[in-house]
Amino acid sequence: MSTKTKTLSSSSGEDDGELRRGPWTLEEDSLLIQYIARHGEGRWNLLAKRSGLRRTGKSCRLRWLNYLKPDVKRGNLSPEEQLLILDLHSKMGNRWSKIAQYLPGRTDNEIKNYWRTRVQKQARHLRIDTSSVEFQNMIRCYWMPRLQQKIGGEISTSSAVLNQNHTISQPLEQNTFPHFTATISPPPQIQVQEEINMSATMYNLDVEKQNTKAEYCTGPYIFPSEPMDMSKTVQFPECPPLHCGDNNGYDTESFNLQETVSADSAPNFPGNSASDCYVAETNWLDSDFLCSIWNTDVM
DNA sequence: AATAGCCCCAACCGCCTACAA
DNA sequence: GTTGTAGGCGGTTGGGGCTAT
Repeated sequence: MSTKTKTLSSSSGEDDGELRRGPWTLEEDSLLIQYIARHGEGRWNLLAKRSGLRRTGKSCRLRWLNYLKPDVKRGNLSPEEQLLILDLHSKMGNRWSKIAQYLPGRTDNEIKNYWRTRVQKQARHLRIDTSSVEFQNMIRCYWMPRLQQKIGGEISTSSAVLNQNHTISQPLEQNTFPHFTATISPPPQIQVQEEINMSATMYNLDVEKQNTKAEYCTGPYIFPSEPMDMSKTVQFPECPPLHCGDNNGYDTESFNLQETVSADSAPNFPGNSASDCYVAETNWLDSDFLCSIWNTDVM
């Protein structure tokens, strides 16, 4: 954010003694860092008064936790982190701070922004509610497997996927993510069966490198009650061979359904039943969708 | 090259809860 | 019970950067 830090005082001016707002300057950052180095975190209102910063304690706290704290990680979320967010959100909901505890170096604000700008955007395009079963199933059935695939480094081309029986069996990457197995039949229907078993170690992301908080990823599996059994069958309508542009950045759209899913068809989105993701007769999918699923990167 | 529109994200606000004094 | 503080969350804003035209 350093590129964005410029002096911007409150509308009432710089020297009138009122609290400052807007982007933090390097000088303010330095002041805050020095103060915390001497006195430690906490007592934010006191800190705000004594440090010489004309900021609210809340603003100081946010600036420290979201940006200045040494273990804050910058940059794009990795596929592993994205997958973890999707999975944790499916269990925890909008408990951003709780989710952030399992992503060392990531802040609740960052995760919330990710969710709102990336995930909710997909829901808007689909015209469905992110809390709906339909959307949750889409996450589980398509988005997460795609991330899984990315993590495994076994991204198939659309032609390879669509023109032959293809079984994808992802070996677990040493310590990380759920086992995923997809069996894909050729058109007219593509069948995906996945079995995701959350291993006891799946959340141990970069523990050695990142773990600066005792609660980060060091304890037992956070949802010990049951392994996640998400066996399901997904059936797609026919998808003809397609020419799909490469789309390899994390930040690209995953499901370009904006123009392919009408409001009328939205209610028929897969997973109307909570127990499966079955869709056979509706036409909510089209070539663009499958193209995006199988041939482009997820985010 | 210029412009408009969109996207992303840091930062903010308001409200809430928890907790200690 | 009241008050003050810290922290969490949802929603929003504003500006820089990117992209399409």
